[in-house]
Amino acid sequence: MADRITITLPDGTKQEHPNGVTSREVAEAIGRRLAKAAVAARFNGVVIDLTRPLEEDGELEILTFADREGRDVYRHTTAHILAQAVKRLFPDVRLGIGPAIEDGFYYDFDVKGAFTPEDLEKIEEEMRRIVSEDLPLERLTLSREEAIARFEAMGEDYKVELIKELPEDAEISCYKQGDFIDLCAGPHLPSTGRVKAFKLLNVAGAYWRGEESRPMLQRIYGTSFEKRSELEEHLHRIEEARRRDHRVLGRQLDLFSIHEEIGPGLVLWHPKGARIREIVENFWREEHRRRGYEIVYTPHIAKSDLWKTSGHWDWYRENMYSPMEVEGSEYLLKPMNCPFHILMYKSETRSYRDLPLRWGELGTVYRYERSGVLHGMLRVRGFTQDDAHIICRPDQLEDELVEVFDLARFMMKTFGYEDFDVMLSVRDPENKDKYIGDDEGWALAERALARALERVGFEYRIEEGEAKFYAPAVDINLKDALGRGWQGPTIQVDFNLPERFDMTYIGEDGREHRPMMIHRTVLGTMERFIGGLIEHYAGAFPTWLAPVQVVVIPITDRTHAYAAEVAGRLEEAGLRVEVDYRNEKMGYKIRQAELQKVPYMLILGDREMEQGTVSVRERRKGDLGSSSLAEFMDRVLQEVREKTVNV
RNA sequence: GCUGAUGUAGCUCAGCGGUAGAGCAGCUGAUUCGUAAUCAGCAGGUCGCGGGUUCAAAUCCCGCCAUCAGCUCCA
Repeated sequence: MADRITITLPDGTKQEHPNGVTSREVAEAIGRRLAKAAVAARFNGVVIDLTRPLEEDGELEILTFADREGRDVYRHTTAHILAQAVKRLFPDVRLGIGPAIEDGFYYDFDVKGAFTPEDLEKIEEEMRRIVSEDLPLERLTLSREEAIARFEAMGEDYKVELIKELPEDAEISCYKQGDFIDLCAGPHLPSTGRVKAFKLLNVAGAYWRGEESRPMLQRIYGTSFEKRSELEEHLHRIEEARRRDHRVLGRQLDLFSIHEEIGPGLVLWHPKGARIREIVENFWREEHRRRGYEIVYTPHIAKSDLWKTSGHWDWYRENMYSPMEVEGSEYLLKPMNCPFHILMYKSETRSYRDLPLRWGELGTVYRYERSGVLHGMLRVRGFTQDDAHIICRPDQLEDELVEVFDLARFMMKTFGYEDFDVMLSVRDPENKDKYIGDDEGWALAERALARALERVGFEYRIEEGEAKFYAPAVDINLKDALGRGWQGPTIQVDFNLPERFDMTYIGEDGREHRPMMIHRTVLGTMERFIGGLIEHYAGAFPTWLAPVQVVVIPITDRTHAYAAEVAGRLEEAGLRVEVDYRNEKMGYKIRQAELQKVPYMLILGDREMEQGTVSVRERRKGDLGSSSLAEFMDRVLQEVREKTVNV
């Protein structure tokens, strides 16, 4: 074994150190500030404890809270502190798992009953005590037998289960802090005192290992940060998300409602919500026409045999409503639109010259969703997809996909979603029987999607096992104004339904050929999309979408007639206007219009009436001074025309 | 569907064994006002639904329904 080893730092500089040096010592050699900020290290690609001795040459990167991995280590240690605190206060609980997640961490506990908010406060207090005790975290490795014996003795059945599933020859590591020991791959912070700011957020049930058949554990969620101020900021963001809740805004802005009397997951679109939807739908239709689509309509129910042919009856039944009987035949409410479009295709003999056919439909479908998953407008049981099916020849497939991705990008940009993640969902290679169709078809479809994605320049991730039962898919995840992800466009390449329905076209050679089919939505559904828009814009819709674009506010009833005249001119120009004739003070009317998040207010008093002007107030910005009506109209009409988004 | 919590006026919430309360919204009247709430009066509830305990239930118990936070699932 060499006495000295060579450490290469990220900037390429090399340092000599004694064999067995720790990354903490290397960090100290680099600088005090780095040593203080260090939470873990990456050595030859593996994230390790700062206290692990380095015993070979290698590349070393010191990780801090600013790094994703560093943050995870920091929060993972916080999760251990949580578990230790819970064990001190409730010795009978058994531990599940406790990883770091996106914005924090959680730990699962098997406990009689549940934790109350008061319990959480007590646990937090105990956690603070553990932090102030500044207990060092020690890594120990055990043999499989030792580990099983040890955790069995502690009654930690779940941990024993985990150990037994580790590979036979795996080195089993545990971390010990004071009286607490936990099975854990690590790495961890050097001591509990390093955790500065944390908060427990909520408790919820979670199945052991995410399986419904396993026991339900109590999961405590929390988060932690290096600085108090960062924690405050994070809590503020959570508050902001609450403020944007589309269910709350939907009520305040009178956009939609859901009623127990009607049924869960069934949405009523009030006039203002419907107006937004109408604008979105009209824009959608126009854009589709421009891009060579035809719009079609299909019924809401169809005989069950159709759904047997399509495969839905066998593969999708748990999402479908029970059959209804009509004149001796069974009918089913449609969960998708595709079979209708297919029969439309089959209504005549098609030539290769006819393809591609692009048929779009704002199709309302019904799917049974388990009661616990329903959520405002975002997860409902009856919804309208902006669906379309492109039927094309195999040689047209890739170009058509490129067009679809381009349309999807255009739509997202128009609505102000600048950022998005793209996933290519393919079959689970382990579970091919969950899908219909043969290997060759799947490979072809998956390849076409990947090639088209590369052509439009989308970076994407491959997700195994996320494909639909009939086709691989590209799913696009939108990032909203708060950086949260939303289900956006989905595009699927399908060779199965053409087969099942025996779709054909006559080729140049005079023989029958099988077309390919693309299923796609670019908005998703009207419910989810507009629910998402409400949160993205925090209810303050851009002018082109706002249900009311201008509120005219006469100051006294002397100016009512002038207000009516101004409103009339705006309406003639196609703007959506309301006049607040109520017998209230101007300040009250302004407040109401601000709360309704109307983009513009026109304040009309004696002065404006005499000069024939309007006094303009912009939402959230305040008084813009007076101008001529024509000037104001130009400004607003331009915003509408250009679909200006100011998030 | 599962775990936990919640369900009182249109909305937000108080009341938690003795026969239902506030603010906002609504209605009526007064006020005619210059950039985020004028004043006064009136009206509004089989306390989610069904059963039970009790002299007495919004309040305690049981069942159901719905909502919320998650889990699982998804457009």
